[in-house]
Amino acid sequence: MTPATERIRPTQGQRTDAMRARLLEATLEIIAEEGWANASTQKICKRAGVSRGAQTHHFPTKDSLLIAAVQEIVARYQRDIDTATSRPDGPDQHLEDVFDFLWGACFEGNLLNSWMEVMVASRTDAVLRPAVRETDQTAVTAMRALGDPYGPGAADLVELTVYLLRGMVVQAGVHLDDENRRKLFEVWKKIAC
Amino acid sequence: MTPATERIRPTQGQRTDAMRARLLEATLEIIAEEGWANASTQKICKRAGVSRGAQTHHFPTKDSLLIAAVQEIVARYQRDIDTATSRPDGPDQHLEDVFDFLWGACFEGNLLNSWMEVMVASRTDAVLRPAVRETDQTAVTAMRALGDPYGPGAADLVELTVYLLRGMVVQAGVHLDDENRRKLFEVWKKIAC
DNA sequence: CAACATACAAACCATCCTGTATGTAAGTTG
DNA sequence: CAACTTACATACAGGATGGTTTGTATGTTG
Repeated sequence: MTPATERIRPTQGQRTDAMRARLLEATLEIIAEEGWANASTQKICKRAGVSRGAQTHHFPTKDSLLIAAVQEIVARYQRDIDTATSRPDGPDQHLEDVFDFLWGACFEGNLLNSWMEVMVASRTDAVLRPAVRETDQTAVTAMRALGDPYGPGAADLVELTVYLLRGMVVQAGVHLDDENRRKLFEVWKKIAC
Repeated sequence: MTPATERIRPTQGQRTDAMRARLLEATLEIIAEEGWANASTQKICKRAGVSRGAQTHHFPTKDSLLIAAVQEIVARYQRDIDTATSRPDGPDQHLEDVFDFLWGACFEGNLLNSWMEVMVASRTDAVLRPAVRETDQTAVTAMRALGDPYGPGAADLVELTVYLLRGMVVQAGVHLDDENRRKLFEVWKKIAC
């Protein structure tokens, strides 16, 4: 029974998936807009249009919700990387293009802002740290792999670029001047490539 | 009157200076150990061995205390820079030495950890942001000046190094492995100098 | 269809946080 | 030395937060 046409209320599994997705989306928005420290479960629930009871049902503790959010951030990042690598924009591109891709992935959207919030917070949060460490590890290795086709040492250059961009994105949260950062990044590309 | 030998209780000015210094010191310790988000005035007072009344007397609002702490962080940083520049370790040193100095100032002590806490927090804190922006601006220009003796373009390289090290120090808060970072920094020095 | 599990809403509670009195002792100054 | 200001302690008020509990409606399953 239970034909799809007659079903008014979705199945339990669908409800769970949808609710978790809504809560995670709201969590990411709050982190991006108000910062990790101000991401209270109450705000998240209000943003998601959900009662606190619903949230505690799917994520019984705040930590569980935030850790899920951490993994979601990196999952989205990974998705960007995957699409970038699968699409061969030309059979013979230059390492410089990888740098430009990293720049783009860094400064469009606010994923990296959220990620820096998470990393800084995890330094003093023993519960968070293991989860962040693990996910960050995989993210960094995935980005290093972007450099592999360009000879030995390229992976190191990519990793350096990642740290540089992380420092820059924190800077961008305080200083609006984007021009200077872009200029500096050009300098960096010139000496690294 | 009031000869110094007979004075049991210090003068008002001395008391104020000492109390402010104690509170700022405690604030920096708490930020370094527990993070900006967990730096409550209550914890700070307990750490300083001071009543909350004393704190509110000298810093009537939490923001005023934290902004004072922000400026203290950069003041200490500046002191490091000044002593480094005033001491000519040799009349003809290399730009590489500047990089090493920055590395040292970055990873010994936890000043930079605290500073990254502040910068990340100020992205979503409208009260904090102006103070952080201003103090960071002066700090960055001071560090750029370290490169000036080494020709045009050196200042840019120094600024790039600053951002790189900032990204690395956040990384260090999550991943303990210091060896990899040091190795990467050597790579960076090699291609930049 | 009946027993059971799941999804969610609403209320409650203990804790912590910041700011604000209020009171007292000690410096400072006319 | 008397008026005044400063330094500080204690206590309280109002708000926010995270976790728990209770109640109900709706799948799901034997």
